[in-house]
Amino acid sequence: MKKKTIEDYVELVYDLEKNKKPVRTNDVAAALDINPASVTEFFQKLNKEGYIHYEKYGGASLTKKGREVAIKTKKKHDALTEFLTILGVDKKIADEDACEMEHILHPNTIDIVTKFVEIVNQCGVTPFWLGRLKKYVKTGKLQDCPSELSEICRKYDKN
Amino acid sequence: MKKKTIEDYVELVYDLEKNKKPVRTNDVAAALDINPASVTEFFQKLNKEGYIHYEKYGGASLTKKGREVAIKTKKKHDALTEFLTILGVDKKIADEDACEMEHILHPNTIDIVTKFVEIVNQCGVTPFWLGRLKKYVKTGKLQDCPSELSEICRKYDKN
DNA sequence: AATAATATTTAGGCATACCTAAAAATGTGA
DNA sequence: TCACATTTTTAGGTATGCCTAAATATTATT
Repeated sequence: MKKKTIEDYVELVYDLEKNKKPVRTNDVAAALDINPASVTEFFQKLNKEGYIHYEKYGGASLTKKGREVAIKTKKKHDALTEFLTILGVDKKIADEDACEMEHILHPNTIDIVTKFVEIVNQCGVTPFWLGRLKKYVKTGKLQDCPSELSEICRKYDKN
Repeated sequence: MKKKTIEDYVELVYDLEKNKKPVRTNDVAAALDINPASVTEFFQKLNKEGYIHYEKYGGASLTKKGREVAIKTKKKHDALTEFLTILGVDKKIADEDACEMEHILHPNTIDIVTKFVEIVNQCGVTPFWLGRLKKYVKTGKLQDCPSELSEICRKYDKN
């Protein structure tokens, strides 16, 4: 990951708070793989903007606003990760890509992706086209479309 | 769009070259909605790094390297836009989101998305689950999964 | 409680992509 | 061709997220 956003920090503080409160600059620095001094700076900013409570040498804890942002971001992140995973992206890559996407995608897009995941999960079976996709990705060869597929699609489109 | 990347510039130059060569700073500035002075700076950088030929007051034209990057980026962009459009994202939003995603997604993810689009297009009909997704997005209500769906999925998974 | 080890912050810098205002080059029309 | 308009570049500045080194506060050891 390159430059970290407010959402990145807040999300991480949210996670770390579960272990130990308040959250220390050093722990955040280690998790984000950046210098502790940079975390201090960012904490000052987050504090000023009302995402965390922070005092010199006192560590950080989320405000209500911060917690809301963290939870919202986390939901986006999880939905995106699951979405990519369903498509067959490796867990690790899915997680990294999700971490970038969560900051940039339009809310409408997030909404659709979230609902896509829900629908696939609701059915509880791998959608048939996914088998085809995975085979294509794996072999590089695209098989012919089953002839009866059109009928099935048409039928379920009416649903 | 916030900060523009090398890929953004190169892709745009590629498009503008079709109308008129060489591509002028002013035209790029207008297209990216930034100050012409900023384009000059970036052109200098692109030139130094071998993406464009550029001389003071002479405009820009893509090098081989630049053209390759442009084409590759454009392909990614188009696949992502189509992907989101298939899912039901508005054309304009899909395009904007694609423009961000094209820079950050892992090649594997891009590959899968591209193949997803291909598969859906190959069949030539809207996959049945898409109807369900669109209805869900529109109404906010998730309908029950058709009981015979499991069987269909299982059957086509074997494909 | 004093000292040593560790954690944290401050101070000063760097790179990047942007900006504005002013200077310089280019193009154009009488 | 030459004065004026337009385009482009330069110079100088801003904000952001990062860095290192040094200073300072906290914590742990004895």
